[in-house]
Amino acid sequence: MAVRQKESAGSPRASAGRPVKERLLRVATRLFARNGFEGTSVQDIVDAAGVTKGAMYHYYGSKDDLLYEVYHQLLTMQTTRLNDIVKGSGTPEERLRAAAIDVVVSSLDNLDDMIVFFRSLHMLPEDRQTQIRAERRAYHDQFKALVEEGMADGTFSSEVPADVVVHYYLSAVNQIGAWYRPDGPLTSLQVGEEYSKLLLGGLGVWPSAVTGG
Amino acid sequence: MAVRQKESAGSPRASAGRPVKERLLRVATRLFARNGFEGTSVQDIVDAAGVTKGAMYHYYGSKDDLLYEVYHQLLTMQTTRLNDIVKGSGTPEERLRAAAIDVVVSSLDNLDDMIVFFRSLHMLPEDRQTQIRAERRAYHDQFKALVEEGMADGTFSSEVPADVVVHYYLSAVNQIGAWYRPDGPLTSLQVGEEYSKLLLGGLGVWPSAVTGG
DNA sequence: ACGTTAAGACCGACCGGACGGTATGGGGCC
DNA sequence: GGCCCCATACCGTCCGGTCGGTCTTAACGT
Repeated sequence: MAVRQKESAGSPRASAGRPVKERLLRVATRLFARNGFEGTSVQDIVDAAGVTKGAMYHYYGSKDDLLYEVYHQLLTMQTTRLNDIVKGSGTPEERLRAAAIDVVVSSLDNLDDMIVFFRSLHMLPEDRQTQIRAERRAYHDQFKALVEEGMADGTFSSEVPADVVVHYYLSAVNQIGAWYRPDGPLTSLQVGEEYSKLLLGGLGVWPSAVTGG
Repeated sequence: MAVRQKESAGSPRASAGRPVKERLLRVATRLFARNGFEGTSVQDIVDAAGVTKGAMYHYYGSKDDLLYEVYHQLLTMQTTRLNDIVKGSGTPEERLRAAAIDVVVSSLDNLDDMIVFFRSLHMLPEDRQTQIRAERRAYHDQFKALVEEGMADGTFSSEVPADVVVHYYLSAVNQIGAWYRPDGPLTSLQVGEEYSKLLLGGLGVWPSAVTGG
């Protein structure tokens, strides 16, 4: 049996094709990123998705739910990826470099989500903010563990506390949506590599080669 | 009707001693930082300031004006300070370090303004956003010039483009309000010093001493 | 094969209220 | 009496959310 395969003729949208629920989240994310959470009305979202409010409230309990979903998906994805890297093989330096690059790349590949994340988190109800922050903190701690490992075995300088280092680096990554343009000269991987060099440099580690211009 | 009889002593209203206009901006900034621009109503602001809407719309043309004022004051202040440092004496390394520390300290000393800045800029009308971004860009360019100067004379590594370095550092600073707590263990100066070490390290420069933990 | 029922998917008119902003007026000070 | 400074009352709009209803599809009984 075919699972739901209809194509309404009355839909003026070409964006169709995907299931409505997924489409709603996608367009909502884009609109939130462009106009902000409060600058986007539910009507805007459903118009862009080619449906009506009835459809949206059929799939999501509230506008907040939509926002929460953005966070949840992004965090789950990034945490999973970091986990794989941390638990993988290689020296602390190799793993930290991989993690540093990965967080940049995965952030740039989901730029809209990132922009929404760090601009509209405060619009969620308190309890959900707390939950998100807890997940975020877990991410931070994983990263920190990696840094501390390298400090313990002498690979990294302990000049600056690991906590500060991680805050510093993740802050830089979080704000990346404020200046990076996908159509600019740098690929997401290139940015990841540059950023990871800056992080490792800050920890006293430089690639075997060059140091001077 | 029993109209409130005002306090004697010549002062305009009770509550706080400062003039109403300044008080409005101050409480608005705090509320914006706590609850977001969109999460703060004009009524909230005037209640907190102990006046009514009439007073607010007497001094400010709109709610947007209040937000703009926050940005303008912060940017003007920081630009002035950076200017003094850039044009001052000392090696590029000394001046960059001073600038790196100063931007952290002046940001932490105006934490609420910073939080509002990077969370609610997008709520301003397009033309004002453009203007603010231009001022911000000027700040960025000043900082970049300092980095390039050091790269040119070989003090700093040219491994990573100056533009990326500056985006990286200023992003980290901009997000500082997301984790720093004034009542925590670190003073703003200490954070500035740690951050500047990480920046300089990323540029291949370390204090004469240590590198290993 | 056919009718009946149930449930999911979605529509769209509508509501209560909050919000930014304004019009008007009164009181203190020169 | 004229001029700031500010209070009070009020307005139009917009927005998140609701609710009854319709259409389609699947399941079941006969």
